[in-house]
Amino acid sequence: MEFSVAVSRLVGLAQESRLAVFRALVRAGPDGLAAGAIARELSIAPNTLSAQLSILAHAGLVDSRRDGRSIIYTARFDTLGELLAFLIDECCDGRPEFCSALTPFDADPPTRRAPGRQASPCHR
Amino acid sequence: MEFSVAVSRLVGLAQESRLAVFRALVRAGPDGLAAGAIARELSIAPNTLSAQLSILAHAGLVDSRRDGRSIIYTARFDTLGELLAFLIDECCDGRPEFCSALTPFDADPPTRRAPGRQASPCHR
DNA sequence: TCCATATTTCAACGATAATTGAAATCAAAA
DNA sequence: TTTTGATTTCAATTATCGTTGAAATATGGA
Repeated sequence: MEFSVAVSRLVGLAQESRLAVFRALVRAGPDGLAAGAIARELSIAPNTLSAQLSILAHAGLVDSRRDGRSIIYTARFDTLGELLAFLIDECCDGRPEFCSALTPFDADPPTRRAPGRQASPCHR
Repeated sequence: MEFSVAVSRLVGLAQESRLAVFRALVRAGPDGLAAGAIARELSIAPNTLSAQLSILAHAGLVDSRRDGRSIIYTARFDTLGELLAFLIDECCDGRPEFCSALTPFDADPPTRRAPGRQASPCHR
């Protein structure tokens, strides 16, 4: 992924309400959520939310489709995955000995609600 | 990881020069780089860089130590790992069917310089 | 058609962030 | 101790960001 694209995706997530919006969309899954539903759930003014959603959309982090009067937003898992891959690359590249620090996926059990994935170091 | 901590870490990385600084530090490994060396390498004014480094440090993304007249900065792999774990949690939680989209670690070979890790879906 | 609902657009405002030049601090060398 | 080099701090400026109220657009129902 291009450096500047990574920056804009990070910018997309680097704000309290936008990260909350994205998280809500991730939790909602492929059905997504209508803009109004998000606004109510997170207590954000509709026009403010619209601006944030537009930033998320331009960052490629969400998609939208119209359904009747509503506009349904969904999280884009593929681009989040690309961003994660970029960040992992940044760390692992040429430095195998530190990759272990990048896989603490079972190090913080309370916040992990899913039956953990096994540690998967970038190199052995 | 706490939500607000995740936001501040993302803010730390969500800026052109800060992401470049962090990347340079990651590549430099545990030896780190002196502030001046970073400034020269990235053509950033020393005082501007100092402000950015201070933001990265407060975000917990870099450490610093004095060595003679220089101040050596190093990337913190542990906190980056925590941030990645947080983002992965956000996506995988309760939605196993989309986790595969989060592990395109061998999907973009040109940008991966290390002998790829195997795909490791959050759930099977 | 007229009305109500859902969302976006626009302009303006206040807040926050990034950059700059000058001065200050700190450590090493002369 | 004076000087040089490395980095930070400070105050000021500019740019960018987030929010708001009002108006505009689009859709579906009466």
